[in-house]
Amino acid sequence: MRKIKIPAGPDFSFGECLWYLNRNYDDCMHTILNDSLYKALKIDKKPYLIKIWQAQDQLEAQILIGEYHQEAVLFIRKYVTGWFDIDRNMAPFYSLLRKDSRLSYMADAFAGLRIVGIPDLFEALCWSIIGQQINLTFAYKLKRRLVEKYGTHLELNNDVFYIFPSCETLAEADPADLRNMQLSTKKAEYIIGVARAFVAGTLSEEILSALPDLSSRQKMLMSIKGIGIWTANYALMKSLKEQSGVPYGDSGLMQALLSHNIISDRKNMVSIHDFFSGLQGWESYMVFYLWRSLAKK
DNA sequence: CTCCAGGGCAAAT
DNA sequence: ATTTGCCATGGA
Repeated sequence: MRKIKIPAGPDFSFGECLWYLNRNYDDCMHTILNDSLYKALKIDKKPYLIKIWQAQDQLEAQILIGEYHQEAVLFIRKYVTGWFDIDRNMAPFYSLLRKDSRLSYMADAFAGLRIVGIPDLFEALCWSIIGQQINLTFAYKLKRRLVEKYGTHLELNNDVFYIFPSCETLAEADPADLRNMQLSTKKAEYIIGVARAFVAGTLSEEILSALPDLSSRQKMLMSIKGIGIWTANYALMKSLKEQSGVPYGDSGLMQALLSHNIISDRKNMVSIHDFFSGLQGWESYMVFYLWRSLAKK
C-alpha cells in the first residue's frame, strides 16, 4: 500500500496534536493506536479509512480502506493539512506569547500544538450545539450515541471507525429518538434544524466562506435557531480556521483567563477585550492554547 | 445537597 | 434594553 507524504514545516508537533485528540475524553470520531491516528471519512461520497503517523519531519498517511487514486491522495493531503492547520506560520504567535510573562511558558510547554479542527462544518456545528452548557464528558457521550445511531462506520480487525451522520440523515431524525439519547428537547430541535438548513442548501461551507468577513459569517450562522455567538465562533474556528473568533462567555476560557491572572472578574468584558486586542489575528490560537492549559497533564 | 459545566431562547422585568 | 428561568445530566 502506497504512502502519502504530507509535508510539515517548523513548529509543528504531531505528538502535541495527538495528545490533544486523546486527552481525557471518549471521542468516537477518531482512534489513536501506537502513535498512529485512524480516521474514517468520505471522499467523493465513498467511505475511506486512513492512518496517519509522523515520519521524521513530515506526516505520512495510508489508505487502509478505499480505492487509492490521485484525487483521493490530494483530498487526504488537503484534509490532514487543514485538520491540523499544518501550513500556519507559528513564529508570530510564539513571539506574542513570549512577550507576556503569564503566557510565555506555553511557547515551550505546548510547542508545535496547532488548532485541531473539525474539518466538516456540519459536524462542527452539531458538536458545538451538543456541547452547549454541559460537561464535556457528557457531551462526548451524547455525540457517541448520535453517531452510533445515525452515522455509518467501517470495520477493520475488530475495530470500528465511525463517520459522522450526514445532514440528510439527521434532517429526517425523529426528535423523540434524540430525546431518548438524553439530548435536551431544544438541542434535538437545533440539530435537526441545522441539518435541514444544510439539506435545503441555505447553509454550507461554500456559502459561508464566500461571505466577506467574520461578522457577516457570524450573523448568517446566528440566524439559525440554536446558534448563538459562542457556537458561531467555535464552529468557525474549528472548521473554517477563522483566526479572530473569540467565543466570549465560554466558561473554560473564563476559567483559564482567571487562573492566568489576565482578568479578575468573569463579567468584566473590557479587560477581556483589552487582552485580545493585543493578539489580533491570533485570537483563536490564544483561546485554543488557553483551553489546552486547562487539561490535566 | 448545591453548583456549574467549552449556551441559547423566550418570557418577564 | 437587560435580566431571569429553563433545559438535561453528571461530576465536584
